[in-house]
Amino acid sequence: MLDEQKAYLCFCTEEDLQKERARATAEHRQPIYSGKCRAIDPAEAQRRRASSEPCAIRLRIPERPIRFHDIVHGAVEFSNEVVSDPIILRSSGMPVYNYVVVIDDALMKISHVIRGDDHLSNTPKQVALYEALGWPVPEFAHLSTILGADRERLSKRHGATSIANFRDMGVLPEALDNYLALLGWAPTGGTREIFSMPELVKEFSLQRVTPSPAVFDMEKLYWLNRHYIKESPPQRIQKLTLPYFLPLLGGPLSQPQQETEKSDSSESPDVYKWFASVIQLLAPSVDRLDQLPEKASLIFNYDAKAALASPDNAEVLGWQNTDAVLARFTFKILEDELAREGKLTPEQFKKIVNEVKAESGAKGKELFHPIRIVVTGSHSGPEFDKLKARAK
RNA sequence: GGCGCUAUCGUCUAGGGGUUAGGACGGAAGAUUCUCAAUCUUCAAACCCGGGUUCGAUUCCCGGUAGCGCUACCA
Repeated sequence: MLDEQKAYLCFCTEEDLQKERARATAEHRQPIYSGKCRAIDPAEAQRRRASSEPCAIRLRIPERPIRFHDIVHGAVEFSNEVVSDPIILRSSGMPVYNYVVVIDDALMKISHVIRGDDHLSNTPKQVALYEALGWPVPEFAHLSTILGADRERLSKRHGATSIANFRDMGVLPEALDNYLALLGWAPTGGTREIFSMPELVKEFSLQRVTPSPAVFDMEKLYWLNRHYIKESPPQRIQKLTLPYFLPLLGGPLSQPQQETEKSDSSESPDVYKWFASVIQLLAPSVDRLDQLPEKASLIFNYDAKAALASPDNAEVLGWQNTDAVLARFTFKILEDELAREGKLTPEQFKKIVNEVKAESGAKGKELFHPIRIVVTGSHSGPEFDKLKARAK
């Protein structure tokens, strides 16, 4: 490129350039390189280099607008007035990253360069390099920036930003894929939202990607995640969930108060089956898999005193019928044969509840909230039928 | 400062010279199940501003404003 005058040696020092830039800014001009060394006679330049005067190599940006095509943005044009002659080889002899990638991409015959639109502004320099080298310019697609809820560029302080973060939170890959596809893209018609990977491969097109920046919406991601959790075979969810429970083993589970479960599990030939049923029961109600241990706490950790003292439950406990309901309920449970032997069946439980209902006159929330508090420690949760009956 | 990109409900978006401006998330209300969740139904919610062009602009053009980005012998 030096021989063809497509590049030239630049002897400007760092200070020169800095001063130049400062002046340009002060005078409200575009702070680009003046092109001072462009005019140096090539033979003269070679002599100076031979005499070991430090120099860098600059690409000569042509004296005409630089145009290129972008799949997302359409025709893009930059005036050469605003594009500096970029240094491609530093005085240290080290090439500059931004131009090395061009060589690399060209050598690998990259057909499409798809990247964030923060690269849009240096694209003209790269295009100029392709042209100087006489290589075909690839297709570009500059995707819009993803912003946080505060409309600032997504960063660590917005929470999860890497794929690994999302995986660790228990966001299924297909949910993330689906969500990301929907950020900045919509199918023709714009009404379909659920897309599997194969469907995306078929439907997705860069041409339909919006150029405008998009705010990342966790809630919508969770919606998709809930969808895919429900769609998944239970075994898969169980397997994926297991790691979230591991830190808990040796914790609450081994506490003395967990006697029931402990003996239960050691007696049972397959603890796993029991665990699986718990997961299957709770999985449909979480946004992410890492929330499952907390959801499961009503089964693993039960503390009646804490439940009665909890502010969350205070309102329910203050209701008019609550005392009547609880008095009858506890009485009946304590009297019940099956319950005493720890063999309470859903049918029997239901029968007891119905009796309480009839005797206390309470129904709906008034009936079930108090009972739930006593039984599970919380006034809401999965259906009783599906809960393993617990006698106390 | 210069240059660039962008601009439809709170959010993601469809649409496009004349539309009741469509869908989804979230929100609200209702139905329903023993509660919550789920589900179903309903509702509220938007074309940034100003000029043009036009019989008619949310749509096309220009300007403004705002947000973001790029302005290195960084990667």
